[in-house]
Amino acid sequence: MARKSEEERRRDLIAATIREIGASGTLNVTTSQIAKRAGVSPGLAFHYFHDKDTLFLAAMRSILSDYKADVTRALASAITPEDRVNAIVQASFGMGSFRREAISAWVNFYALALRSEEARRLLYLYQRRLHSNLVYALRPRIGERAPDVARRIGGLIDGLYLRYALDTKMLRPPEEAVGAVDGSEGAQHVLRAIAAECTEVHENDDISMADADPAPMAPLAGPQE
Amino acid sequence: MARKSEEERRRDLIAATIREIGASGTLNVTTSQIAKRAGVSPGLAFHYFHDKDTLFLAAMRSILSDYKADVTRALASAITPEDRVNAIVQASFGMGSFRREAISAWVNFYALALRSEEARRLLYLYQRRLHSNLVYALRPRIGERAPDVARRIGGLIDGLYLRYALDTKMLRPPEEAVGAVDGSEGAQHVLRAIAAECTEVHENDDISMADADPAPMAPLAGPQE
DNA sequence: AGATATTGATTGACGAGTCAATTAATGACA
DNA sequence: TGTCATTAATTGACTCGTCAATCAATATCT
Repeated sequence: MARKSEEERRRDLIAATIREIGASGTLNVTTSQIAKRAGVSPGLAFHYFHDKDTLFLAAMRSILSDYKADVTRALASAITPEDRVNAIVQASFGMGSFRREAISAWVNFYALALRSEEARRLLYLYQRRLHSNLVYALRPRIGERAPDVARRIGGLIDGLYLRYALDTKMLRPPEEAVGAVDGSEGAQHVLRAIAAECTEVHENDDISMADADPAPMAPLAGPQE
Repeated sequence: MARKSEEERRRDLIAATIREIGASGTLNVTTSQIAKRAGVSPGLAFHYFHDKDTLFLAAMRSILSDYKADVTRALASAITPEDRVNAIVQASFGMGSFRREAISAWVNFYALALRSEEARRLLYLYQRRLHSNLVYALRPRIGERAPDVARRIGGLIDGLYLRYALDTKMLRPPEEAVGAVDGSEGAQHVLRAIAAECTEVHENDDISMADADPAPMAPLAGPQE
């Protein structure tokens, strides 16, 4: 029981990690940099997180959790199903997700997923939650087609997010004009795609293989992870 | 002069780089590893490419060029506009793009774009070409809405590619059952999204800001880069 | 005092990039 | 055809810096 609580230290170190990843655009950040940014000595990072990968995964969970909080907040004031769709899309392209830190973290965590089973699991978790939220919001409008459509909309969100996030907005490391950087155009596109999917005449059935929606999650009720 | 032509050596080194990136899932590959894989000494990599980033960018150009070749090949036998759409989608989700090497390269190059202006430029070039091809193939069906719709379809292709590419197919480093790994389901989804967009009743105009399609490229006729 | 958090110097390994030495090709000349 | 000088490719040992992880010492709590 010294200066700060364990929880607080962990938070500080995770925040510092994310900020370093944001500043460098890479996972090539040293524990010294992170520790310095967190205002502690290098050794402490290894005391709380056994090694660097563990720290990265904790940072990833934090980013995912931030995103989840954004979505939850946006959904809280949603009434109609259409509101819900809007909320999800707005959160995905909102200021929270377009901070340089967040962008850098997301992109690098995609890369991390190539070599880390756990990172892949976390990414999958995010996708499932997004899918589940979309299905829930879309079903009133399009019924059984919802899972199939949600799959595309989820993909579209990820793809457009990447595009707008890398659109030379990150060029400037200084946080000048943070407000200028957002993804509202991306959000508009997603909403239009949804409109198109919902208007469609629907002739064939859905595409997805057997388990398109094997074990539907309660929307936003999963463990904090 | 000596053993192999410059061009051949560069090709070997680039190929080795991509294979190493594929094997490790990271850009954290050493020049020694690359050189060994290419069957040359470590020093030679620096003779042909001034530093490691230059080598990475060359590898990225190679990946982009492979993809372009896939698209070109697929387009060659396309007759109707619909054929053309199909060709683009099939190439994007074909075996070429779903080799472990290619997946690892793409994902890591997205991350590279965060810190390398040139990588961002190359990525942008790819997006422009894709967009241009899509517009050309879609215009006969939907006229002036094509650029707007193409933007979404382009994003959807990227997003679904990412999802299917990271879908724990990469789990197994050995190339067992290469045939089992492809993105045909992703392709189906994209085609369905296009169908939906083309069916739509179209009430409002497009979203994109002013220069949605500022300087249309001749489809696939750009410089080799 | 005892327990726990925290430090920071240290270690051991590794890696990017350099460079002087070596090797192989080319062609000039007899 | 054979020798040799020239040019260019190729090598691999080396430098210099860096970094993940450790650990004995210290500071701060109850």
